[in-house]
Amino acid sequence: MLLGDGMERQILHVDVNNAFLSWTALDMLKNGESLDIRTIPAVIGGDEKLRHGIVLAKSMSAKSAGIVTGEPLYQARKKCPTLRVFSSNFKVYREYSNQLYELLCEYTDKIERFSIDECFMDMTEFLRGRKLIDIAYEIGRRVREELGFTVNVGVAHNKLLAKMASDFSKPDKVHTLFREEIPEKMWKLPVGDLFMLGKKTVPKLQLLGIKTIGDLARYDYRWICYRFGKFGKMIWEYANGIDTSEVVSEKEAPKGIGNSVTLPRDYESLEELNSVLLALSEQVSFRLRKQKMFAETVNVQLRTSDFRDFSHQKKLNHATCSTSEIYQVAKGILEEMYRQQKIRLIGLRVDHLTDKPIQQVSLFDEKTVNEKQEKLDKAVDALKQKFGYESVMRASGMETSRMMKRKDE
DNA sequence: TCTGGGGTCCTAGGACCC
DNA sequence: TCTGGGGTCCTAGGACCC
Repeated sequence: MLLGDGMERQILHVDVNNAFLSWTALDMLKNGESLDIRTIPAVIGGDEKLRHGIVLAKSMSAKSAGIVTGEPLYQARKKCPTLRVFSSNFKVYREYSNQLYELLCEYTDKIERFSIDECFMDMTEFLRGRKLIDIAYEIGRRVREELGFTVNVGVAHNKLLAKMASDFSKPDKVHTLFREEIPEKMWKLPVGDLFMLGKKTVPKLQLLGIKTIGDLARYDYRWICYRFGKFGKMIWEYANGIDTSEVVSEKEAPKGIGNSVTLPRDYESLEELNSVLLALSEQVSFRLRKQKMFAETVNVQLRTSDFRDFSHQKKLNHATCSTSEIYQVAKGILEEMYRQQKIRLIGLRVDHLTDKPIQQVSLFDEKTVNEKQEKLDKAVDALKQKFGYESVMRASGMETSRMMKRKDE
C-alpha cells in the first residue's frame, strides 16, 4: 500500500437484497398479481407437510418481526401471526440471477458468481478513468431501474472487505470499507459478523474475551493460530482486513455432486431407504453425466430422527458415472452402516470427480454388461433432456421426486 | 407439521510403506 | 530386547458458506 493507490485492487461485491423473496415478488407481479409481497410480512419457505418447513428468505417487515432465515415456519408464525408464506421457484431465481450477471458483465471481464445472488467484480483494469464508488452507485441504480429489484454494493480493495461492506445497512445501499475505515466500520461489530465465524466458533472466542471483530484483530496472532490452526490464521487475517484471494471468473469444475432428501416421515427399513437411494442414484449420476465427469468415491449420508448425522463412503478402484454401479455401491454402504435407526434424511454424493474414466479392467462378459448399461443410461438421459427429468422414471423415483424440489435445469 | 439442500475445506486417526 | 518417524491414502466427522 506504500506503493500508492495505483497498486490497490478495486473490488466490488454485489449482493441481492432478500433475493428469493424479491424475485418471487417480481415473478408474481409479472403473472398478474397486484400485491407486492415485498411490502407485507412474508417469507419464502418449504412445504411443511413434507417436513421442509424452514424460512429461506424474508421481507423487510418479516425481518422487523424478528424472523430469521433458517428458522422453522411454525416459529416464524409465532413471531408474526399474519405472516404469509410462499414457495420457492429456483427456475425463476436462476433467470433473475442471469439477468443480474449479464448486467454486471458490462462493467468487467473479471467477475465471479459467488452464489445465485452474489457476485464479486474486480474492476482494477476496467475503471476507464472512473471512480470505483461511482460505478457502484450506477450499478445499484441500474439494477433497480432495469431489473426491478435492489442490491447492496460493497466497495473495497479486496474481496473480504467488499463482502463485509455489502452486509452493512440494507437495502439498496452502497458502502465502502477501505483500510483506514476498518477500525470505525468493522472493528466495532460483534465478532460473529465476520465472514466465516459461525455459531460454533463464536462461543470459543468469547471464552477468550473476544467480543468484537476488533478484539480478534488485536489478539495475539500466534495464540489464535495455535488454538485454531489454519482456520485461526484466516480469521485473524480477516479481522485485520487481510485477504489476497483473487476474483475467479472461470467456473471451476465441481469437486463433488450430491442430492439428499428429508423424508416425509421417518423410515425404518432398508427396503424403504433403498428405494429412495435408487432415485438419488439416478439423479446424482444424471448430473454427473451431464457434467461429463466420473466419480471415484461414493458417500451415503443419514440423519436420524433425533438429528444425528453420519456418513460412510467407499473409494472405488476406478471412476464411474453409471447409475446402476453407483446404486449398487451406495446400497452396499447403506446396508453396512444402517442399524435400524429411525431415519429422517438420506443423501447420496459422489466425490473425487475426474473428467476421464479410469478404465475398469474387466472380463469380456462384464464389459458387455457395462456397455449395455451405458447405452441405457445414455438413452434415458436423452429423454430426460428432451422431455424433462421426470419423463422417464421408476415408480419409486416418482414418489421420491414428489418429496424433492428439483433445483436446477 | 419444530429444525432444507447444495456445496467446500479442514482435521484426526488408522493402515501401510520405507 | 520395550520407545523411530515421516509420508500418503483412506475414512468419518465437523465447521462454514449461501
